[in-house]
Amino acid sequence: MLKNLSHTEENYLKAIFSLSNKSETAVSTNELAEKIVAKPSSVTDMVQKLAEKKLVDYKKYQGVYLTSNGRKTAVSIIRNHRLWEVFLVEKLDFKWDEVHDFAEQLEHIKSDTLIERLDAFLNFPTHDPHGDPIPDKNGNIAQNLREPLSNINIGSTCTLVGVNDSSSKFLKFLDKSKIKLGSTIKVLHKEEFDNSMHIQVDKNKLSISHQITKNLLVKII
Amino acid sequence: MLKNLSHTEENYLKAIFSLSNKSETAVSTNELAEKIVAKPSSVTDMVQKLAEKKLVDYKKYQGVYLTSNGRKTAVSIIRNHRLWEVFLVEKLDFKWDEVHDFAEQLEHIKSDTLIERLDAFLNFPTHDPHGDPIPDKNGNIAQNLREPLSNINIGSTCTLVGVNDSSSKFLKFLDKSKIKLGSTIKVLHKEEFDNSMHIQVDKNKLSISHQITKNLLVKII
DNA sequence: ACTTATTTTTAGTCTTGTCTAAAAATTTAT
DNA sequence: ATAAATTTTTAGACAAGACTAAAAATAAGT
Repeated sequence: MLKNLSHTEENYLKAIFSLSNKSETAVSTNELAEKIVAKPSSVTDMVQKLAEKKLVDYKKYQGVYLTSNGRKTAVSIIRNHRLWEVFLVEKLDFKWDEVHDFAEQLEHIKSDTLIERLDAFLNFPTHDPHGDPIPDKNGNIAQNLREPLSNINIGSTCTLVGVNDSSSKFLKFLDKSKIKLGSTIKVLHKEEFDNSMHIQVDKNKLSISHQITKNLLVKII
Repeated sequence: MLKNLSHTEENYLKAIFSLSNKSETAVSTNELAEKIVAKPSSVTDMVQKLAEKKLVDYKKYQGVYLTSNGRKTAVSIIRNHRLWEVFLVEKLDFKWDEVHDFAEQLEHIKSDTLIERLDAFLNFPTHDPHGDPIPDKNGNIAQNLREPLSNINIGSTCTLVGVNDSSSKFLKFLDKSKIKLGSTIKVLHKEEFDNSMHIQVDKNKLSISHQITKNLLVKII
């Protein structure tokens, strides 16, 4: 069913998936070029190629979106990525800010059974080390209800269940601030003029900027 | 120290390493082409490129051999390959005849620390599932003394410590015949005209062809 | 030694994925 | 509604890694 694709083709599918999830509309050439870090002309070429392979739907000047096959492929690569991240953190003791680049390589391993064995070995984890859901082998993704901390009202208490930014810089900042997945966060105060927040994380109190609160995904208790 | 190479370049280095270990002389273009499964002209191109990168020494019509840097790179890839094989067999429960193709992909993961973590996780194994020694992180390979079963005299007893042929076909044959690493093998009889052998493996007696005895590596007890 | 056979290299072509420069389509602004 | 700005596509080029066909070097056979 799933075709044998180059790493590059797979990366395009992943990028289109992630962008089309954000915007719900067709993905534009420029958007995609920025995400992939390539020139728009290169993107046009590749998108035409993916269209020939029936992995995307594409009409000139109209942007691109995934076909059902394209989506399946993208989700399968994301599944690989997230399972390998769990492996790296749980078994090889890497920290959550160190695993992304390794997983970018490991996700392209052509697998049939390998990834199912890995899944079993890891005890069928449901989320990766950043709190993102791991698609099951049929491509279903658990849609856990979560929202940015910036949406939460003063006085409410919630649990950190994910992050919107998996960059090493952001994750290291969270480590330093003793904010981790599962932490209980209470909103003590919101500053009107800059939307910064004063919060209590487990036992500690601290202030964080709007930039930060937008990227912390929580679930109200 | 080690350059950033393409999978293809790495595969050439691995192939040159393995061929030059067999013959102890420079590796010829044709030999290499057969091993890599490519045309000799393609090999010439690649070998010239590797020579520019100082990974091989090459003089026209004279064959090729690895420089110290080339050898280091090759050994490091072999280390990766063998460690991943141990992982696949020990942790993911693959059989010894199933792991080669996966390891061919995994060996190219660019690693710095990853492979050292994997090594520790696996408890610093010394041999892969086929009995081949795993180079240490400095590139030293334990040269265990072993010889083909075909060399062993009638009446001698030995232990199976490796195989010369890691193809799935050969390994499945061994499974079927209940011959495995660590098995005790006693040579009961040698047939003059075809060099086949009658042997006792642990509790079972059986006859095996010269083709087989050449590919079983043993250590005399 | 000299002709034949084999091995190896060169020259030119192809595909993949990228680029730049320029043309075409679309969107925005007046 | 037409000009200006932006986005997207086309055209042509390049590097990597492979190929075929043909030339050059080496090895073998008489």
